Amino acid sequence: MPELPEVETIRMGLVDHLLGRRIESFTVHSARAGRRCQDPTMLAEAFAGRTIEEVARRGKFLWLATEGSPLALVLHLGMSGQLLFHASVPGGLPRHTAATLVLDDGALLFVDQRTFGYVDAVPWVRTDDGNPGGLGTMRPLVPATVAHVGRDPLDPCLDLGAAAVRMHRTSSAIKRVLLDQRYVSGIGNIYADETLWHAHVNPGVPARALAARELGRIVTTAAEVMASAVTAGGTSFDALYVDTMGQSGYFSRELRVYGRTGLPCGRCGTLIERHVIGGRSAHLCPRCQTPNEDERTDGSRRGHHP
DNA sequence: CCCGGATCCTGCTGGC
DNA sequence: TGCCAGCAGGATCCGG
Repeated sequence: MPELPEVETIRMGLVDHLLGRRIESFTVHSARAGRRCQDPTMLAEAFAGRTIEEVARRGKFLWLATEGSPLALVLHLGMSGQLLFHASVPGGLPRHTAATLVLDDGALLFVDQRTFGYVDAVPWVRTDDGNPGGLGTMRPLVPATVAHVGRDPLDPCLDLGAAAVRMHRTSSAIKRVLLDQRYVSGIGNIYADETLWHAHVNPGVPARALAARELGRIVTTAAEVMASAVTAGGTSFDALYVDTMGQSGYFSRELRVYGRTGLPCGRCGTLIERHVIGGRSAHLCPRCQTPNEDERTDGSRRGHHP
């Protein structure tokens, strides 16, 4: 469920609550939450007694760096993961609590209804470019299991031109390519649809049919949409996405196509349609996002004005 | 390697 | 009212 703006909102909350704190204990309650780890019993021992030095992120992948540990504590929230801060360990753990991080001052609960999220202890590898591994870290290191993930649109070290050229070499629909975390990370189903509406691009168009320059502009549009969503605290449809203090975000008010099937497009009034691309819903305005540019009737030109 | 589809879960909604 | 199909903010794995 959470995409980059939601994960970044959560990361900033973690910076407030976790930085400089000492980990008293780390307990993984559900075997499924620790399934990616070679030795899940190690999870409990790897971080106990260590001080949290960094809370970092690349796309939707979060990690903690702790003093003296050769391992990163990697967290992925999957479709429904929440990280909830409590002043102390609650007496009865909430339903679907998958892991508990007890600190010298407070506790962090990982709650995950649909169980696609996970925690893992992962060795570091150096970044290809020698730049910091992601947002929130100064080290040229990234957890090994995150190395295949591309930099995200809010990362100043993203090589936009190189990403665009790589995207141009694929025949998949542009929406699928935006959801593929290897090119540019952090974009999920909501922000893919919103980005393509803002950019006047049909989600079904093959990426190779778009010039690298235009693909670059689409990624820049994604950065603008997601930066705006971070300002709003992310998108909440219900209680499933909340920040570390249990608060909802307000970007759902700004959504132009996602979840708006049958409602008028805010630009031209044409009714929003829902298609299926790559097995996921794709919401679009059939007039503003005509597949063939020559058929466009609203006189608009492609560009970004989120 | 590239690509598309299946798969892992729980819970809610809407139609019959 | 009950039941069941369909759908949901994601990533990975497997066959062709």
